[in-house]
Parts: sequence; C-alpha cells; structure tokens
Amino acid sequence: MTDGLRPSSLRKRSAILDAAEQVFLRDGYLGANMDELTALSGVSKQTVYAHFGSKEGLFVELVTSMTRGAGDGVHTDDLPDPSSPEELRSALVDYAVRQLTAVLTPRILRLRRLVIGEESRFPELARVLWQNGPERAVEALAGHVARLDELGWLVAADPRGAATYLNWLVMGEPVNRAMLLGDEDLPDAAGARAHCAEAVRIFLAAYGARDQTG
Amino acid sequence: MTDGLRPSSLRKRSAILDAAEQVFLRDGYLGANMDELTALSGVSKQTVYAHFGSKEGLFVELVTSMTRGAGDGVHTDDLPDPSSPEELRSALVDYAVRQLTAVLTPRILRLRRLVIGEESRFPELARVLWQNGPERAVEALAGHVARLDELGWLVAADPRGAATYLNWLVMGEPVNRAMLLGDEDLPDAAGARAHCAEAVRIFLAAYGARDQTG
DNA sequence: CATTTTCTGGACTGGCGAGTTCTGTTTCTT
DNA sequence: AAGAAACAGAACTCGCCAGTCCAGAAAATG
Repeated sequence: MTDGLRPSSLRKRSAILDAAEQVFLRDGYLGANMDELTALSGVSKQTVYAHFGSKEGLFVELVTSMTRGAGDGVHTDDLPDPSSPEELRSALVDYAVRQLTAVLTPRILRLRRLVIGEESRFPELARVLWQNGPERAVEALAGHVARLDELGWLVAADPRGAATYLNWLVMGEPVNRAMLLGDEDLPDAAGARAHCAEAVRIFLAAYGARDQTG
Repeated sequence: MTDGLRPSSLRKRSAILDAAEQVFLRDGYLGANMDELTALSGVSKQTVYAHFGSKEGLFVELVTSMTRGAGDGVHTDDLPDPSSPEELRSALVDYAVRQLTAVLTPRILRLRRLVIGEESRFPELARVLWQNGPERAVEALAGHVARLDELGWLVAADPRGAATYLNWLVMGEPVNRAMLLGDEDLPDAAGARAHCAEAVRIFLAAYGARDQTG
C-alpha cells in the first residue's frame, strides 16, 4: 500500500497523517477542519486529496494505521516460565503493568474515545480497534494461561475465559475512568503497580493451583 | 427548575427532550440537526430556543437528565444478608446480573458512547456520568461489602477497593465490548448470568472468608 | 372580554467548511 | 535537457446549519 511511490510522496503522506492525528484526536471526526489540518501538515490541500481522496478516507486510514501500530510490539510481550509461586506472581504483575502502561497513554486513550464516539458512523473501525486491542491482548494472554495450566501453575479449564477476567481486572477501572475523567489524573507508576498486584492476587486466588498458592 | 411553568410548557419541554434524545444519541452532538430535532418534537424552533437557549444548552440538559435518571432506581438495589455461603454467592450473582442488565441497554450504551466521544468538548458531562454511573455503583456495592465483612462473610480490609474489582469483573468485558461492537450482539439472560456467576466465583475466591468457602 | 404571553410556520441571515479548479512551479524520470 | 507527474497557493463553489425574525394564531390570565 505504501510501495512504488516516490520518497518525497511518502514523506508528505506521513506529514499529512501526523497532522491528521493531531486534529482528529483533538476535535473528533466532524469537528476536524480540513483547512487547518492541511496548513498543519505543511502541504497543499490538493495533495491531501490526491493522497487520501476525502476526509473520510483520511480518517479511516489514520485510525486503522494507529490501531494496527498500537497493537504491534505490545502483544509480542512474553511471560517467562516461573520456577516458584512467587515468580509466577511477579511475572504476571510485570506483564499486567506493561499492558496497562501501554494502554494508559493519552494518544491511545484519545484514539479510543474517538472511535467509541464514532462507533455508529464507522462500525468497522470500532471492530478493528476491538480486535487489535482487547481481543488481541486476551488472545495472547490466553496462550500464556494455557501454558501455565499445562505446567500445573494454574487451573484454568477455559484459558480464554480466565485471560478475559484477568484482563479486565487490570484494565477495567483505569481505562474506563480515563475514558470519562480525561488524561489528566492517570495513575503513577507506583499506583499502577499496586493496582496490578491486587488484580493478580485476585486472579491467582481463583485460578492458582491449590498446592502452590498455599 | 421545572416548577412554576404552565403544564403545556412542561409537556412541550419533555417532547423536545424526547426528540433530542433520539437525534443526539443517533447522530452525536455535532452531527445532530436542530431542524430535524425540532420537526421531530412537533414544536416550533422558536419554542426550542425559548426553552433551552441553544443547541449546547439542550444537549447539556439532556445528558445530565438522562445520566441522573439512569442512576436512580438501580443503586437503591439491596443485598439481603445471607445465612449460608451459597446464599451469599447467589445473592451476589443476582445483584451483579441486575447491575449488568441495567447498563447493557442500547439507550444507556449509546449515551455512554456519546459522552465518551464528547469528553474533550464537555468534560463536566463526562464527570457527571462517571459519578452517577461507576462511582455510584461502586459506592453502593462497597457498603454491602463492608457489611458482609463485619458479618464475617468476607475478608475485605478495603471494601471500596474490593467493590471496584468486583464491579469491573462484572462490567469490564461486556461494557467495553458493547462500546466497540455495538448494541447488536449483547449477551442473552443466560449468558449474562453465567458471566456474573464466574465473576462472583473469582471475587469470593479472593475475598471470601476462608472457613466458609472451603 | 381584553390583554398578555406563548406558540406556529416559514422565511431569512451569516458563517463555516468539504471539495474543486486553475495557474504556475517544483521535482522526479529518461 | 525535455517531458511528465506531483505540488503550491489561493480563489471559488455549493450545500448545510445554528440561530434570528416576523406576522399571525392560540392559549392562558385577570
């Protein structure tokens, strides 16, 4: 999709996407002004329309690329096999903290608000965000849960279900709070870790193997 | 705020709010068309502006009244004192099902999407929704948790924290899924109950009194 | 009944903004 | 260097829409 183009075109293309990110995330889809966006990109209006066709086309392209980009890198996150209950616990906490920290970013939170607000106008974009976000995260975590179940560290007949509950134990409160209270009072590192530690404690109380959790 | 007015005025006022609900929930704040809204309310445009001053005024009034209305009635929900672990469990499941069912309503979900999408334009509205929604629900639940702790059914040094985790165990997946996947594939009654049952099982594994949960 | 207030219906204003067009100018390609 | 493609810049079109205005009807009030 980005091959076979002149390098200057590619540079312009990404300048446009940068400007689009700023404007759309700030003002929403309908609120965004193409003239301002154009000025901000340092490129002419004609060029914007030559590249993306329309406001809608640019919006779709921006959101899908941000969505894809945000998922990559985070979900290759690994979880080392533990050799003690304490190692299991702290590995899960580390994992949870990484996931939570990745999501609790102003950029990502604003993207999420934007897509939720436009769910009825752009249902496919919302679906893509769901799949590349929560679903992908749960899938990756389910893989780890299944492995830990086989190794005898966890008792989880339904690894996907267990992963889902752990995911929302961790994400539920902070993400939904941020959706409504803004990006200003996000938890600091210590707060996030304490939250994840308690989430993992709850998860292990329900799914930890009895003979190891004491 | 609604006193001292002629009864016909009150009727018109609520006709306007009804139309506003339809239009704003469908098209969003910027997408809503005041002419269509007016036609739908069966009232003249001047009357709309006489009552609410502006599009923004009408929007704020609508959202605050919907938010307040949705909270009332649900959060007076009681939770009977149990006389056995099984009673405790099933009382919590019933409670969770009621809460979840109340939130998983197209009307309420659309309101939530709308307010999240407008968080940067109307931060106060988002704050009010947070307070009348999750915060109020957690507060009410925390009261029950504290009582159950005193009665020896639960071990929860921090009832509010425990209530928060239970709340998002129940709400996390379904609500956030609905935010992004729309109102079409909401869980049926059986699915919601099964989900709540597992959420409560997890909660009790972590916070249930040892000598009673076996 | 007379008066005052509220309402209707529809025309009107003014501004905004997506997308187009046009005339050059730059920048790759060969 | 010559031709082709992409680009700048700025004016321009055209539809949409929040909010106003006005003449007359309807309803409440005393």
